Amino acid sequence: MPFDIPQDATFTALADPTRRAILARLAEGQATVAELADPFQISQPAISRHLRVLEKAGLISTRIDAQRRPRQLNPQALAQVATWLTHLAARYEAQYQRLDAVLEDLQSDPTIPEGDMK
Amino acid sequence: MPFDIPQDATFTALADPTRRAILARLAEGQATVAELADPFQISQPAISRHLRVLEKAGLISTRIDAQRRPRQLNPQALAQVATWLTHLAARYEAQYQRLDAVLEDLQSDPTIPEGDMK
DNA sequence: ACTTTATTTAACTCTTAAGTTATATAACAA
DNA sequence: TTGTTATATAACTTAAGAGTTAAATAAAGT
Repeated sequence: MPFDIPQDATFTALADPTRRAILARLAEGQATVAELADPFQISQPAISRHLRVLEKAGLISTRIDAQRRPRQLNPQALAQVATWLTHLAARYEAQYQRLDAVLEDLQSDPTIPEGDMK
Repeated sequence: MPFDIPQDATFTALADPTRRAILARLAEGQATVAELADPFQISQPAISRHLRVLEKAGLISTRIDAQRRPRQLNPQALAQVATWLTHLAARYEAQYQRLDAVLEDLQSDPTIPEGDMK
């Protein structure tokens, strides 16, 4: 079962909260740069740059409508990332089922509760 | 159908290729800091910092085994991110099915092929 | 007690990335 | 052609983050 490992640029693109908000907006339907910039306090040029990052990452694509450049989501790119993450989790689960892994666990102390490590 | 929006820290953690490689390694089973540092050229303290980032993001957790601090994957955190991405893609698909969205598409020019935009 | 092993923390450097404003480009409208 | 709308690019500033080495902490081994 081979699956694609997402590009570095894709994860980089997802790391910014403004860009994630843009993706969430585009999930509701295509939108122009002005429409995308509207909900944010940052300048329009800043949004344009975010869009460039998202497009290079393959997460969105651009159409031409006169002077407008409406953007739309590329759902396959999102799905590809989701698949990679899911496979990692599944791989972990598979290992965790193994008897020797369980025994290894019993040998040592329990997990440190969150926040107990300084 | 409510679903959790992953923390900003989680996406930030996933943005670094070394940290993703660490996650991939941990999907094969728990590992100590030294073991995790081994495949990389960077220093062990750098790995420790990556691990701190991953733990704050909820992606891994730490056990105590004498002087060792074996790390293990938190598959739920990965699954949560996957779910968020999948929901975005699904939401897009749902919008895309709508008739008016399709008509809107027909009104304007086709998508710019990748690489044609400077 | 002293040494070794495992890991973390601190202090620092350097690069990258996100924001800004000002200017350029491009299509349309009068 | 001149102006207006929509978006992109350039030049610049600032802050965050990833790396380094050196020193601190902590548990075991001798």
